[in-house]
Amino acid sequence: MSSVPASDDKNVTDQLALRRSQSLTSIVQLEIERLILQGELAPDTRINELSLANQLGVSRGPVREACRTLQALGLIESKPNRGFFVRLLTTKEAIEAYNTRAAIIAYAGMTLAPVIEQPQLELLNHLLDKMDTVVSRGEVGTYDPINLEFHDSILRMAGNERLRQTYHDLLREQHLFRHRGLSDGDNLAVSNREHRLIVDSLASKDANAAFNSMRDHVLLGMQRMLNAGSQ
Amino acid sequence: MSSVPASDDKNVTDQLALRRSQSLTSIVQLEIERLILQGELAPDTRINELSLANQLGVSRGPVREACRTLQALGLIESKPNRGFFVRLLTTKEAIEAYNTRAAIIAYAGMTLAPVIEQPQLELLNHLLDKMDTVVSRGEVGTYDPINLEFHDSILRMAGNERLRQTYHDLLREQHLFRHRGLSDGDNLAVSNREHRLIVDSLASKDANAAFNSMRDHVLLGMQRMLNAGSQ
DNA sequence: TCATTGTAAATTGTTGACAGTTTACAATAA
DNA sequence: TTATTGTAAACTGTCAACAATTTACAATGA
Repeated sequence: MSSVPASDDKNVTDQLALRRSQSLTSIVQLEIERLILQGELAPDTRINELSLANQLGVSRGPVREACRTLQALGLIESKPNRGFFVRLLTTKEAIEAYNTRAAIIAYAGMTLAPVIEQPQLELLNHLLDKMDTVVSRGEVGTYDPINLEFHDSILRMAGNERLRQTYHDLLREQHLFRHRGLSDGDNLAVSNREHRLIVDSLASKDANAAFNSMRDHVLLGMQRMLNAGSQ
Repeated sequence: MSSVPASDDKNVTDQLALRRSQSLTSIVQLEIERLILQGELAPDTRINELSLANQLGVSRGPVREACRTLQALGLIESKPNRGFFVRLLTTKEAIEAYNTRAAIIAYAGMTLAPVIEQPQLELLNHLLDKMDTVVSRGEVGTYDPINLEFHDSILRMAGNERLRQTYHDLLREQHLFRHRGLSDGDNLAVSNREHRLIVDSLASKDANAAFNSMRDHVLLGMQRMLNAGSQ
């Protein structure tokens, strides 16, 4: 026991716990992931191990280990003797990811519908209202986080963490498609109308309707993305 | 151009291509994966980096990189400062994996049913017959590979490689549950009756029936596994 | 006997160095 | 000009060594 006050003691404990869980590799991994998802490392660019290591103040070991993890997650790919490259999703791969994501969340909706409870429906309705508000105010940037929370809430309520993880793995991967981040324009209002259909089907406790509304929402989102990309 | 015969030339080219695609890391990864899936490295055991490296005649670098990949694949987990451990699936996690797998392949069946063609149905029927044969002869060990090919064929026919990959990721992960590998006894005949129901639903081109038969098959397999484990 | 402390061995985390391959580019020839 | 060859620089693949942490275990005391 040290002589410092209890509050500081807890601080030290927390810092140690943090230190233990955060190896250099995991920090580097999160940083590369951030660079990729925020577009600072564009698809198809090579990841220079040495310069990245210097930039982060570490050696190449942790960088390479982090890259292996990100490779398995599908964010980067390894070309032997040539290095790691940020992955670029083809249109075919993007379509496949969308369909797989549709399979996942439609199943979640199907299992959730028969057992959903009133407070859960209220939470979803609350998120719907928030999205309507930001759409009507034209606050485009704030829609996405609420949208994300809406879908994640449904996955949480479905109660299958593995299903939820798979969904997020696919969502992360989809950032690697060219046409991501294009302005959605008026589509946000359309998207939220689909959200209402989803909540309606869940409220009616109709498994098939929930399955269809969730699947259709993802696939219609795919159509919007493909249309935006072809313009 | 070298002066060696063409046949040798091709050999050299192949070897170079092989050499290029097989970094030490990928070889080590496959070897650890084999050790785990064949039960030579049991769940919850620590992976000693140095001894494994010596055993394979490489240094710790490639071993650690391979472990990061396998960690991302969910086969091993990393405890900071304590090393890599073969993952052990809890019953809850196994159930979640089964349900996620059901979601995946049910969706594949649903999309395949309306568009399946006669030669594809014939291939599936051929596999059914082969499984019936080995079951009637009591050749337990040969059932599994055909069973695997049956499901994989359906996923291939569905035409979504990402869906197929996710399915196999989940299947691989399920080897980490305690009660795997218990003798299935008479259940193989039951399993193959379910296979016939699947092919029937596909042949009728009924998307909903295909979805249900595929989902039920995976979930009934889960029940069999849970029952076997509780005995 | 049992719990506690201290020390050595084992093991992981990280680094820097070297070998082999790829890439960039200047020199040469058609 | 364009294609080809040769050379140097840059970079990846791999290894061995050192630092930091954990583990094993003997020594000590209640």
